[in-house]
Amino acid sequence: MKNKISAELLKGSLKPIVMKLLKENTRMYGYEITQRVEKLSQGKISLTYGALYPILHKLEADGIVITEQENVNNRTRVYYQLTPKGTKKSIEKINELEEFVKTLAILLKPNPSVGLCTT
Amino acid sequence: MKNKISAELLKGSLKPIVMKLLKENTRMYGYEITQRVEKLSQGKISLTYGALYPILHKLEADGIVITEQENVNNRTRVYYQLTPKGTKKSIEKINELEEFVKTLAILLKPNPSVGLCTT
DNA sequence: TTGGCATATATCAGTTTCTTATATATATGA
DNA sequence: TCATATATATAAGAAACTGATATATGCCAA
Repeated sequence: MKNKISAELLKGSLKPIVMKLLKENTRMYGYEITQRVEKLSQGKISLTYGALYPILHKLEADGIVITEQENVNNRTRVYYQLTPKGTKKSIEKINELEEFVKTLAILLKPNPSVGLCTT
Repeated sequence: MKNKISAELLKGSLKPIVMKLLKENTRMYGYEITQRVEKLSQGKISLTYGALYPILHKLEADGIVITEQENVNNRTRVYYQLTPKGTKKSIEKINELEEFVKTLAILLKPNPSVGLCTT
């Protein structure tokens, strides 16, 4: 019951997922984010470091997040936090992901009818 | 209300969507598939030909589908149909996509609790 | 005391999957 | 005659990952 979701499927969803977590938690560090995704998805999504850090660095370069370095137990820890601009972008990305989920749900219905009105 | 879902998000989902349609309709041709996806998704998903035909050719090469060419109004039409092996694969892919949708839905909940039991 | 696991960040070669443009060809309606 | 719909196809390039590798500390167990 812990079948991992394949990499192809995940491609493109990881960034919005990271932004969602940052929006809910105000301040998180990289390692924490991977652990959270692992737990929330019940082991079905593995956010690898090779995927995560480039995402975080890109978000910083784009002014979506700002960072704060702290030293905890002699280990460097980099906290990420959304900027006001980042919060706005986050909301957009999350809305888009929600639309995506809804649309997939329609397509996955047993016998999707063409032109069915859902309102 | 017709905001297209971005390409990044779609990446990886298109193949399972095609397999789902083939499973529900026994026999479809390429052009028909793009039109169906467009309608079912209410314009939110555009399955381009540059994406579709490589997918269909790959499915054929992998023994997931067999093809039949027909001539309709002097235009060649290539019908695609799942093989028994393809039907099995289809069911797997669709299940995986369903898992994916469910998992994303959990992650998108307003304040996802860690370790929440969903059974 | 030594080896392994958890913690913590980081980079990079290679793969896959798409987009966008291009090509070809017929039928139909304005 | 010209645009649009129908129908299939390929290819260069971009983007987002995986999986490997690197570095370093703290802690626990054999």
